[in-house]
Amino acid sequence: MNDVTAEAMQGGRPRGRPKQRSDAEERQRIVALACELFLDVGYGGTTMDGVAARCGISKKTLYRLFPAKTDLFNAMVADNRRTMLALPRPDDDLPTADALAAIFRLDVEEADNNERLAFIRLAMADSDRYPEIAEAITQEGAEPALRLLTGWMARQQERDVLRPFPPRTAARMLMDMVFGVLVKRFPGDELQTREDRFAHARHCIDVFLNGLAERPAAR
Amino acid sequence: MNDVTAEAMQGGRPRGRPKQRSDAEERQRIVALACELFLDVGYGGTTMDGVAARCGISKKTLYRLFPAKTDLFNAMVADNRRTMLALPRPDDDLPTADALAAIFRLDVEEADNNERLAFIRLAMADSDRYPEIAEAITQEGAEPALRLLTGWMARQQERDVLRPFPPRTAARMLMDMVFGVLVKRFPGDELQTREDRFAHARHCIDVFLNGLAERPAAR
DNA sequence: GCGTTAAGAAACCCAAGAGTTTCCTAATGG
DNA sequence: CCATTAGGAAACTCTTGGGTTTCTTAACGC
Repeated sequence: MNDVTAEAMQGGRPRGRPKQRSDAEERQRIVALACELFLDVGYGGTTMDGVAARCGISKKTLYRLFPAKTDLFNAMVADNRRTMLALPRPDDDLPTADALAAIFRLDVEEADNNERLAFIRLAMADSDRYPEIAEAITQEGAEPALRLLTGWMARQQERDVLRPFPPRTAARMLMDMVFGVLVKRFPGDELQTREDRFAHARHCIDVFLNGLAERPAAR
Repeated sequence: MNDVTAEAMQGGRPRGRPKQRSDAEERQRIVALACELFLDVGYGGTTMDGVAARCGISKKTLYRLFPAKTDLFNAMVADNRRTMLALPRPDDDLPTADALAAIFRLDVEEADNNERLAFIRLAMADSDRYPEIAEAITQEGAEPALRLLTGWMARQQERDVLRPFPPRTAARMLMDMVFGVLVKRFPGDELQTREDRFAHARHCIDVFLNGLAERPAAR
């Protein structure tokens, strides 16, 4: 509808029945809905029939805008370049524990957070099975996050806040610990509520920082 | 062939062509080969055609011994009740870091270890997708392992080797950290060699113990 | 040889899911 | 009214994989 105006400006509307929404708009809408599906049931569990039904459109229209399922997925990844970790403010002089909590975004809203976690879960679960996807999702999500955290580690060591330790190793450790519990949901797992998981995450940060703390005569 | 003798003892061999191997034997052989496949390509990636081909038998025979794919899988899980973690000797007075290295079995042979890790990887990757499997594998593998480690944590705290800390939380932390890197293989991951991964695991144990160490006036 | 059982090869059935096509019904400009 | 484009509904193709069946051949006891 809105593109009618745009079209009109550049030499009259084309013949025939106008599109209900512009392609760009419709793509956005589809990606958003498909995203929910992907995050909910994974790549393999998401069917194009399901996406079409969810969007209230026919497969024909869907395939016109996204010729293949992978295109849809890639569009979602590109769209969803929200970071797993938050960039720390360069001038941050928070206590280290709070700084890490901020980096891991232990403060975001429930809805936002669920989406982010579902994304991470998807990355962990499906990257083995669909190698086509693995690269995109790993390179867009995990690797930048790891680099971000590695940089932070190195900086804290330079400031003598943390004892010397291979920073990338440390970053990986912490990510495995925190995301391990933020993401997994085993059948009979405790740590069901958001509060449980965040408490666990803070425990992880606590032990981690304590284990890496600069001390006069440690161990 | 070997069961000919057994059969003969209990009232003569049955009519017709004898089986090439006894059912029990053949089942064992199939489970062993199927295991490699499951561990290699996952539950979803393993096809019954593939199993039959690998075993050099026909699907008919395969289905006579295992009426469904899940039966085959369950047989493998039951057969494979090898523990993810090693039971610590109750009188262990190793240094704590070595004790943990032993519990995580950072000393086992390469072949054994690959199998164990493949099993853990399978558990982590497929338990979301195939709920039928999730329970078996989680209940047989992850939960006992977590309990084992939790018990060890509690004991070290009683002995004042570790500072007071929710033991199950601590156990989970450490498992996520260690298995996270032992198990994952991302496309562009470093930590490719066994040595790299074990070095990382020891680093994890180091930081973890340091973070939980009993200290006169910690923090 | 004959009845009987084992077992392979290969065709087959069935369901699911990606992707395509056909047919029909809007909506619009001319 | 008519050409033209959008788009839904649904049938269709094709592939994959779990599971079944048919046909044939091999191996035994009698």
